[in-house]
Amino acid sequence: MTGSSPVPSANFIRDIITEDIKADKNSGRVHTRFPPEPNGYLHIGHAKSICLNFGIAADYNGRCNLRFDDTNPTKEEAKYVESIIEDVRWLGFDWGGREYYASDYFDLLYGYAVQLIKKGKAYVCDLGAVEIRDHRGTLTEPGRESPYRNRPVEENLGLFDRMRAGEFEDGSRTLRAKIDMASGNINMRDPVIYRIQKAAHHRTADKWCIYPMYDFAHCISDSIEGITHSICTMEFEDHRPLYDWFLDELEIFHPRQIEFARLNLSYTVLSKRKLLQLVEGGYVAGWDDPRMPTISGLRRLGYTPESIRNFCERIGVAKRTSLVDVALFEYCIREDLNKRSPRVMVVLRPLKVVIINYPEGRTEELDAVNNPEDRDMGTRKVPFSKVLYIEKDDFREDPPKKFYRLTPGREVRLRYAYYIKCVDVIKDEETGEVTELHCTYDHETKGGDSPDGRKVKATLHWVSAADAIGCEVRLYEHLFLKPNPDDPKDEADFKEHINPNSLETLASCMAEPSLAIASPGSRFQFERQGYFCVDTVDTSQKRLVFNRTATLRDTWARIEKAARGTK
RNA sequence: UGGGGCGUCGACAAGCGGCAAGUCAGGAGAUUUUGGAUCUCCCAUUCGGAGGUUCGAAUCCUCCCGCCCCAGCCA
Repeated sequence: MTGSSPVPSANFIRDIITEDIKADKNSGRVHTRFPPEPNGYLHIGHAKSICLNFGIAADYNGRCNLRFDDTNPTKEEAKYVESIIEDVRWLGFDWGGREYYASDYFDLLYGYAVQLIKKGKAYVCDLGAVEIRDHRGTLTEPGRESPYRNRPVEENLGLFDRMRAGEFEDGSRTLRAKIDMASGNINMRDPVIYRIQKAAHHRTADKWCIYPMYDFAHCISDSIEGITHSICTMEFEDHRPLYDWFLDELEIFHPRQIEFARLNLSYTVLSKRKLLQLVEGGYVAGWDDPRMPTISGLRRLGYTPESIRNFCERIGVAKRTSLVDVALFEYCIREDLNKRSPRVMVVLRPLKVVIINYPEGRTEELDAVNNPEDRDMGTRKVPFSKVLYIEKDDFREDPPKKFYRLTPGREVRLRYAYYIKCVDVIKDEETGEVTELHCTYDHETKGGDSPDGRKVKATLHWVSAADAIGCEVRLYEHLFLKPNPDDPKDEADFKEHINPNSLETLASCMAEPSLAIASPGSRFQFERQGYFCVDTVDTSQKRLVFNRTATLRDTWARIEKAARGTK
């Protein structure tokens, strides 16, 4: 693992593990696993689980396996396992070659099923899906036993063998555990453990036409791998009695399942189903759209693995349902990027400035520091000349209160350059829009300090027009307008809360020339604006594209907003 | 009317019978060639509610209230 991580905070799972070690369970061994189903892309919620499982293994001198829970061939694909591997690795974790698949255990699983049948604890049921549902009962009424429940062991064995041989149609029969149709826990009402699916599997191809269900496969896979602590999310709490039942009946190594609350993040959604709808409905450009909370989307947006790990550490681990403020996540990436990203000047919405007393045709190379937080990052040269661009937002003809930036007659500093004063405002005759500013500069203030000690209130970023590099910048905002688009009490479809302004593309931005060699994926702080990352997909030799990872904290924007609120 | 789980600051979250950590957000000030960063201070006399046990309760007991999950041959 690279980079620094904060000291892990206490949580109930660590408490349990510490106690288990104290009690000498598993001879003090700690072994976890991250068990994704390869049916979609990983997102920030998975990152929480990844950090938890790998983090615990690391801290207790244990191990963590990467295991693909691939028991449903109709939904799983090899492309997903590749992306999952890439993402977990990118996050900074290593599974030491222990890359396993539930499908690796299909033979063993089959054997365990036979064992259950022989023990009289499982039977082949001829009921169809609808009938099984009818027999299951409801939340408040017990179920009814299947008429096939008491088939003789030999008959079950024969039938199960024929199921595997492909003699029956999909859905015509299942293998069920014989537990208790009257249980208050619906998972214990003779759950299906094998179903017939004549579908090719991404790893075992056509070898099987029957596939084990999650409840059966998961606990046994954990057992086979010697997992000591099987950490999963709260919705599996109801499944724990079943998890324990299989292991007890089979009398094999018994890991301990522990459940924690999954992550919910404000202004986004974190369910594979909803994320899929966003992709398929064209609301975003793909799984790695920078607005997606997927690991690939966050990576493209410019988030670092360190910031994500840090975030996962800060949010903690508990059992209660919660909605984490996305501001915390943004704080984590700013904190990281503030320390390590080189600063650079880029004008997003250019306003032309002519320095009327600066010599025509002259260019100076001025020194600019790359990162005030880290002097070791050195300095660079930035060209200055008569015609410049500054940010439109940095000039106001009619300045509101507390506006420190450039206004007619006012003097401000151009970062690392000179003090300039606005002497004339040129407007479009038709629209009245300000198109150009005429300013004078003070030769004495080179570098940005005035020898006479006079102060200016603002420092602006700028770029020399003749030397500027045109580029495209994509400004992202939260994908949703509501903090909790997932709110179960909200009757509207979550897609109705999509933010129509989640992406703003600025096609004619002006960057300082040092950015000419910026490589895809590299991150910068555009001074006074935010953190930006060179887009890895759309950037080409001809086109430089930046994604805004996060804005800088913007006190002025807050003042303005507050003023608007008072009016 | 079943089963399981959870309720501590605006958001997360410690706390495990001895008198409410920390982080983010928010507010005030200092500092500043990024209205950034940094620094200082403020922000729960109270832990869903009501009783009870105890010298002492967020922590133990009882009842009540609220929220989440479960009726896939998904995971």
